[in-house]
Amino acid sequence: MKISELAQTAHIPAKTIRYYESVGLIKPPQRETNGYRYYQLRDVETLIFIRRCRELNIPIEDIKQLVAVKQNPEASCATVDNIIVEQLARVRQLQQELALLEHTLSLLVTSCSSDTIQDCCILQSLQSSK
Amino acid sequence: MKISELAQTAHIPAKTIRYYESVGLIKPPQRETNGYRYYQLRDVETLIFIRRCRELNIPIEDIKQLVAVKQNPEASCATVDNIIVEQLARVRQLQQELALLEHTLSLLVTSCSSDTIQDCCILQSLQSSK
DNA sequence: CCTAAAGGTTCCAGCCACAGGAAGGTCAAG
DNA sequence: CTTGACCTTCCTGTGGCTGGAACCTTTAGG
Repeated sequence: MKISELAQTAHIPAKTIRYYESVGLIKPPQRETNGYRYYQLRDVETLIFIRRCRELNIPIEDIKQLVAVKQNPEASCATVDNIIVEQLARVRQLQQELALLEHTLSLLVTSCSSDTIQDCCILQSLQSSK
Repeated sequence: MKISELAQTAHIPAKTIRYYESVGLIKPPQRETNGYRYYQLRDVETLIFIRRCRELNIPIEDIKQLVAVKQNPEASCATVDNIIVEQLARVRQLQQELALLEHTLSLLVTSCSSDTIQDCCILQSLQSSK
């Protein structure tokens, strides 16, 4: 199949598929004499897998490892576990930071009932707070 | 004062201060014959304000507006309100997305008790889930 | 007076994961 | 034969910095 069919099936833009090839996340596919990329059925699987990983915000470098380790049924799960655990840690870290932001911002939003900049509590807080 | 003193006082790297100047967030300061930047006391205030905004993840383009509007005591608070409200909305949006990620990832982490890739529930989930 | 260190300057490149667009080749339908 | 859809490569931009090279200026010490 050609790239746009793969793109539609795996729900990944063709542009992104070429990008994944350029950074070594997927292998360069077969090419015909016209220079077009032609893909196999199992490439759909791989790309869906990659998409799922990206939806979990797993970095491309980590996905490379996952894809590689997936080829080797005898290998240990440790790599996979580590990557997921680390990703979870990153997400939770970000959640904590965002909770702080949310708190501060919502305080700001409710703090000010002024109409002019002169008495704007928001700006005053941003100037001096913390 | 020279840039490194400003940097220390405002807790912003000198490199970042130059960057802020290059993107038009702060005005180019006075220069002496040696080419060095020399800053005023009020530049400290401005940079602290900017740092607070960045700590709230407010985009630089929005901070430009905040800094501009701050010069004009008679102006309406509407711009400020909008920017903060929008920022809060972005943060909450991100929080929702992260909550989903966190949920999925924590399920993945606890799902697998296998030792080898062959039976790894994590990889199987990533292959077929959703 | 010379030197070395510390600090200043500009400019270029890289990060991450793409997206947009230009310029040009290929292919199937009418 | 033309049109339009698809394919190709290559370059640029995104946001907010950060690192580093190459070079100039200032300051302190021997």
